[in-house]
Order: sequence, then C-alpha cells, then structure tokens
Amino acid sequence: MPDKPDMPEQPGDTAPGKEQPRRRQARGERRIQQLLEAAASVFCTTGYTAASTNAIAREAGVSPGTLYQFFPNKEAIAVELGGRLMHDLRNTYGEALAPIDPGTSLTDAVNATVDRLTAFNTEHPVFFALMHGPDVPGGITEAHDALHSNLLGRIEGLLASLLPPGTDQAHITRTAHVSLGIYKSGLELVLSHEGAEREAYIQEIKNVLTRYLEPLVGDRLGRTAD
Amino acid sequence: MPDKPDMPEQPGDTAPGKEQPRRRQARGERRIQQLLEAAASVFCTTGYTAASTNAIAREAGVSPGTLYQFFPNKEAIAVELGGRLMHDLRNTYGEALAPIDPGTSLTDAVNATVDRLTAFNTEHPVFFALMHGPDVPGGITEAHDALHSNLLGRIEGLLASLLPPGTDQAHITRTAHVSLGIYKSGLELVLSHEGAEREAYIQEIKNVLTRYLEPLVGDRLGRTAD
Amino acid sequence: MPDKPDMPEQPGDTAPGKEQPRRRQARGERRIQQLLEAAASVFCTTGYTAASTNAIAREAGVSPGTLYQFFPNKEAIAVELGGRLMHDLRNTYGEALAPIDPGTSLTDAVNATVDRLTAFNTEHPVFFALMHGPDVPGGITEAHDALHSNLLGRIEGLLASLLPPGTDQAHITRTAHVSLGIYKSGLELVLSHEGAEREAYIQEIKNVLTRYLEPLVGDRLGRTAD
Amino acid sequence: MPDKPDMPEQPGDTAPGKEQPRRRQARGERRIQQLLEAAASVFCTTGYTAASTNAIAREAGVSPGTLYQFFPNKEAIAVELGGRLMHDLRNTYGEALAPIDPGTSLTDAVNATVDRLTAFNTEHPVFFALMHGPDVPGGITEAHDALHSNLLGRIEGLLASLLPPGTDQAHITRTAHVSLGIYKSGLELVLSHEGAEREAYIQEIKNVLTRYLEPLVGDRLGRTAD
DNA sequence: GATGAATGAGGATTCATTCAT
DNA sequence: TATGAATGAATCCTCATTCAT
Repeated sequence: MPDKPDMPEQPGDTAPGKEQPRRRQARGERRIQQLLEAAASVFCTTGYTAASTNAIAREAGVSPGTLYQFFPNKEAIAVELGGRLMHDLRNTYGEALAPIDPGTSLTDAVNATVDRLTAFNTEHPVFFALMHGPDVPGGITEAHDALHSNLLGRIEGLLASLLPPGTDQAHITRTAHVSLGIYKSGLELVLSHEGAEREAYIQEIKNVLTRYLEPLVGDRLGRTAD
Repeated sequence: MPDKPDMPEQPGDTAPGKEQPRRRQARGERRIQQLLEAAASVFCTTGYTAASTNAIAREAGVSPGTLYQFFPNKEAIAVELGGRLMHDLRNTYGEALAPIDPGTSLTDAVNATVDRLTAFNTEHPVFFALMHGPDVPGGITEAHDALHSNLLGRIEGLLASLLPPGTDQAHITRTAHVSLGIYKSGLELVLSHEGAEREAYIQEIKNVLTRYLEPLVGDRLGRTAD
Repeated sequence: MPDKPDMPEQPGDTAPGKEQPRRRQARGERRIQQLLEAAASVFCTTGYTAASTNAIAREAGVSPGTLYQFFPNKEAIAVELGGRLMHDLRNTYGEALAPIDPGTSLTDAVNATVDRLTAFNTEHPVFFALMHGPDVPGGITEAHDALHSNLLGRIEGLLASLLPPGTDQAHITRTAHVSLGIYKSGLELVLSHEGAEREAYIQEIKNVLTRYLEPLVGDRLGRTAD
Repeated sequence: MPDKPDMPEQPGDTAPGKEQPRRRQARGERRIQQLLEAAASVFCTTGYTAASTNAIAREAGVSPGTLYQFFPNKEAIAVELGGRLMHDLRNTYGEALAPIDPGTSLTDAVNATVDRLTAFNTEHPVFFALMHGPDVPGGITEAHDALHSNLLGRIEGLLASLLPPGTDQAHITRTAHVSLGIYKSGLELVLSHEGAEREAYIQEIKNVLTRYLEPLVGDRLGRTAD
C-alpha cells in the first residue's frame, strides 16, 4: 500500500536472478521501517493531530520528499503503522484475542487477554495513541477506524466463543464495543501510572471486565479456583 | 455590524444610578457568551487540537481581535467553557454528582447518576470534547485537567458516601478514576448512536458500573426490587 | 497641541466665573500628564518602536479611547513628550544650553553643560529614548526630529557664543551636529554604567568635547586654572 | 518562478564525483545570499525593529516559508548578516582595524582607519543599521551585540598598539567604547550627507578622534608632517 | 530513489485606531 | 469625557505537500 506504483517498474526487473530489484525493495522496506518507527515516536510524543510529516521525516533522518515517496500523506502512515501493529499483535501475542477454549473460566480468559494486551501496549505505546485517534469526534480518521474495527472484530469473535451460543449478534457487537471501551479507558490509567499502582489498575480492568461479562456467559464457570 | 443585538437590552437600563458602568460589561458578557458558544461548536466539529481561534471568531461572527479582547488564547477559552459547564452541571443537574443518600440502593444511585450525566452530556456535547482533551499526551492541558480533576473530586465524594466507611483513600481514588473512565468511554458510544441503540448503551454503562461497584459497597442493598 | 479642537468650544465657555470649563481643562491636563508619564515609562522599557498605544493607556490606567481623545496617534505623544521635556530642560536646568558668558573658559563651559545635561538625562531617561528615536534610518520621525533640531539649535547658539565671531554658519552647524553626536553616544555609555565607571564616562565626554572644540575657540582661554 | 537562475551553474558541474550533494547546497547558498541582500535592503529602509520577515521574503522574491527554511527567525538573519559583514570587513578591508605599526603617527593611523571604515560602511549601509541595533533598550539583541563586541575587541587591539605599554586595561576598554561611539555617531552624519558635506564630516570624525587620543598616546608622533 | 528547496495558505496573536454608548 | 468593545490588517511562524535536480 505504501508503494505508490506511479513509476512503472522497468521491464525485466522481475526476472529471476537479478538482485537489483530485490535489493531496491529491501532498501525501500528498510526506509518504510525507519519511517514507521519515527512516526511511532513522534505520534507518542506529540500526538497524532500535532504530529507533522516534517517532524517524522526528521526523526527518521530522511528528507520530507523521501517520506512522500512511500506514503501519500500522514493518514497513510498511521494506517500502515496500525496495520503492522495489528499484525504484530496477531503474530507475537498469538492468541491474545483468539477465541477462548470452552473449558476456560471467564476469569482466566479475561485475565489472560488483559495481560497479553497490556504487555503488548506497554511495549508499543503508539498503539494507544492510534487507538485513541485524533480528538476530532466524528473524525475522518481512516487509520484509527481501521485499527478500531479490526480490534472490534477480534473481540467480537472472542466474545462469540464466550457467550452462550445463539446470543444476538447485535448484543455481541454492543458488548464488544463496551468491552473495548473499558479496556481503552483502563489502559490510559495503566499507562499513566507505574509500579504497584499500575498493577493495581491492571487488576481493576480485569475486575471490571469480569464482573461485566459474568452475568452474560451463562453456565461457564464464572471463576476458577484461585 | 458586529453588534448583533439579538439579546435586547432590558428597558429601563438607562435609568440613572450605578448601572452606568455595567452596560459595557453587558455587551462584553454577550460577546463572551457568543464566543463560548462558537468555541463549543468548533470544538465539537473539529476537535480541540484542530480548532483554530480564527475559526472560533468567524463562527462567532466577530474579528480575531475581538476574541483576544476576552481571552488570551485558546486554552483560556476551553478553561472558561469548562468552568461554565461544570457550573451548569452543578446548578442545573443539581445532585447529579452529589453524595448518595445512605438509604439508596447502589442500582438506584448509579442509574440516577448516569441518567443525569448522560442528559447533561447530550445537551452539551462539548463537555465530551473537553473531557477527552487534546490528542497530545504530555500536553499543557489546563482546561482538560481542570475539568477532569473537578469531576474526579466529585466522583470521589460520591464514592466516599457509597463505599463502607474506612475505605482506603487510595482505593477510593482509584475507583473514581476507573469509574470516570468507564463513563467516558461509555459516553462515547452513547453519543455515537441514536434511538434504541443509544438507550441500550446507556443501560450498558449502568450495568458495568453497578457490577463493578457492587462488591465494593458492602452491606448496602446491592439492588432495589425492580 | 494635544487638544484636538474638532469639537467646538461651547460659546460662553471662556466667560469668567464659570469653573466648569476650567475644571475640565484641569482634568484634561491631569490626564495628559498621566498619559505622558505612562508613555515615558513605556518608551523607556520597550523602546519607541515597540511601544504600543494600548500599553501606554494601560500603564496610565485609562482606556485606549481616552488616549485618543488627547492624542491623534503615537507620534503625537512622543512629540508632546519631547516638547515638554525641552521645556523642562529650559526651565529647570536654566542655562544648561544657554549661550556662554564670554569670560568663561572652554573647559568650564563644556563641563557645566555636560554636567547639567547629564543630570537632566539621568533624571529623565525618556529623553534618551526620544533622542535616539526609532531605529529607522531615514525615519518619518516627527517627534525625534523636533527634539533633535531643537537641541541642535540651542547648541548652535551656544557654539556661536563660543567660537570666534564671524565663523562660517555652515561650520557652526556642522560642529553642533558633531558635538551633539558625541554627547549622545557618550550618554549611551554613561547610562549603561553606574558608580565610578559612570563618572569616568562623564569625564570622557568632557574630554572629547573640550579637545574637539579647543582648536576652534580661538583666543578664549582654553582652560581655567583648576 | 522563484528559481531565478541569475547565477549560472558552472558547466561541468554534473561531472561524476563528489559534487553531487553540493548542488542543492549551491541553490540554497544562492537563496541565503538573496535573502541576506533582501534583509540588508529592508533593514536599511525600515530599520531592524520594524523590518518584518514577510517583507524580507517578499523583497527576496520568495515565500515566507522559504525564508524559514534557512533562518529560524529575524534575529538569525541579522546575526548571519552581521557575521558575513565582519568577515568582509576583515578580508576586503584588510588591516582596517589591525594593530598599528609603531612608526605610524597617530594622525595617519586615525586617518587610515576612518577612511577604510567609512569606505566600508558607505558600501554596506546595513552595517550601520546593525551597529545601531534595535530601538528596544534591554533587547535580546544577539546580532547587534555580536557585531558590537567584535568591533570593540578589534578597536581595543588597535588601541593597545597605540597607547603606551602598560596602560590600564580598563582604560583601554573605556577608550575603545568612547572611540567606537564617536565613530558611530559620526558615521550617522556622514551617511546622511553627500558630496563635500560628507567629506567635511569625515574630516570631523578624524579631528575628534585624533584630538581625543592625542594626549593618550604618549611620545608617539602626534602628527606627521602634512 | 533521495534530496532539500519551495510553496502558500493558514495558525496564533498584536496593534493602531474607531465607535457606540 | 470616558469607556471598552470592535476592527482587520499585519505580525511571526508552521506545515502538508510538490518539484527540480
């Protein structure tokens, strides 16, 4: 997506055996990586709205022109960054948001999910910035929306495996929205505290979610012996 | 031309006496009102960060200079707006966040509080924008902070009257933070839906809060007969 | 001069026995005094160019409108201020720049003049600000020019009494320009130092002027016994 | 359109080698030159304080943004301009302010120095504007200060070679301040006159300085045969 | 690909001045 | 007179984006 193909590939470029094109793509990929890391850093420190493409380019150590060779605009950077983060979340934290094994208690499910998500978010603070998006209410926030709906979809899947079969889809969706909201607002508190207080807030997120979902999960064990 | 006399002077104003110097202030006060309304509108549509003082002035139908006769900068507008909003909240919605009568069940307390807050927020959408504050993480968000801590304080008071006496203050504070977070994230969902769906989300906020607080309130009736 | 007569005096105003008009003028004079003092203060702290009429009004404790009731613009304030300062210089420091008695030695004449001027300038720091005027080279600086030519004229008179009769007028003018320049640049040094160093600079001004003028004064005693 | 190629690229520039990255800088350097010339012109006509960056950009035929690509603010422009001017003064007018050969008479030394400085200042009128600095008394006048102290240092060196060995350093410094003051105020007169009158003022500066310094230089020949 | 110069509209803010009251 | 609200052009400066090299 970031690769604007407005400059047609030279014919023969794709021929096997020629490293030229591959090396180029490799260089491009490195640049993209650089830029995304820089963007992450800038988004974290200045917020998305206030982040300037020039600042991102500077942080990445490249010229503004170079940035625009890979991304058509600021939005696109956020979109790509969000996409890669989601990919990471899937790969690295594997089942963080995967459907829950039927035998698992709600408490365990919530605890594991929250722990994994929190770990991920602590390691990738941009995620939070992107999740909250710009402060514009009805925003034109492609990046944020993509991330949000992706997360939402995964949470819906997770809930579908948790709630009794036959639960109304609208209800699942609503519950997913609420759960994600709880997590996001909790995360804000977690990230703004440290040490024991942070741990306490993590526990609070778990409490809120468990208690919220408990009446909904039916006959599943509400709580494993702990 | 800039003097829109939409709010007609009270007759008899020119009567001799000490009102003389007030008249100017009356016009000024009207302008401030106009400007705050314009700011509210702009904050709602473009978000706080992206809102420009010029846009606010334009929306208010005055020149940039006029705006700066009353407010030294954007922050100050937000601060004043927040202040007035809090004042309204206290006055109009009376006990919206007042301590809870001991006889009230948790459910009733939560329901009433959420209903009142939601009504207020629906009527004053800016409140939401200000509550969420700007994008920027470490921002110099005087306005948002003031609003936030004000709300927080009131919620702490409310919780103090709800939780069993002797509850750890740190715990109260944490609970207040979490509760406010829940409300804020819930409000976002409420404001982005309409009709039955909106009502359903309001109910969800109530559910989440009640279930979250239930184990904390001790011997108070968890639930009134309903 | 500051009294814009665009509003014709009421007939009969000047009739004797009526305090009304006199009191008004008295009040006006007080206002003007206030404003000029405020202007002096602001000119000293921010410089003429950067001084704003609003700041002057604020410093004077009146509204901008009031200021413009007495002065048509910033220039006029400076002009009036300069005029009054020159008047003070004439009155208070009497013969500071008066022609020199034929019997006086050059040294005495220079010393006395520099001492008096310096005392005056130390007491009225605005004078310096006005003398230097805005940094615009070919400036439209009515105020500064008025002050400057006034001073110049007096210095020319002084020199005429000092130089041998029949000295070329052009030469006198040139010498006056140079002498005033020397004094101004010396004053800058004087005002930017204190205590002994300041005194040393005052002495330097005297030295420079005495030595510069010595060859020009002809048979007058170059130096009195001291 | 903004790219005025008034200074043609040297042919052969595109030859393979290490000049590649320089080309951009060449264009930039040209722009900087343009901007500094424009700034010089604007400083001369409107004075430093009243000069606006937009006016400078306009005069240079570029957009405001371009100016800010090379200079962070007005001060920086003045600083750079002053720096280049001092550099020119050193290079082009060689020993204008270099220590004086012991055999030279005071008159010759003063005459030569004033002649060179005056020639330089006539050719670079901005120098005067920068030397006088802004209006504002306690200003943040980095540019002016740099220039001033640079000049002062050179004059001190010059005087050290002129005054008898063992002269008090404080005295040298004071004498340098005074001499520079004399020159500056004289220059103002020189620049505001033309032809014979200008020449006459130049002579006056020489007279003032010679007579001022004469008693200080000890046994050095006060005056060469002329 | 990469650079960095260039743009120009738009941001916040100020200021001399005018005007209704 | 006095007030203070109002103006609007002008200030400095930023930023997303484009373009020649």
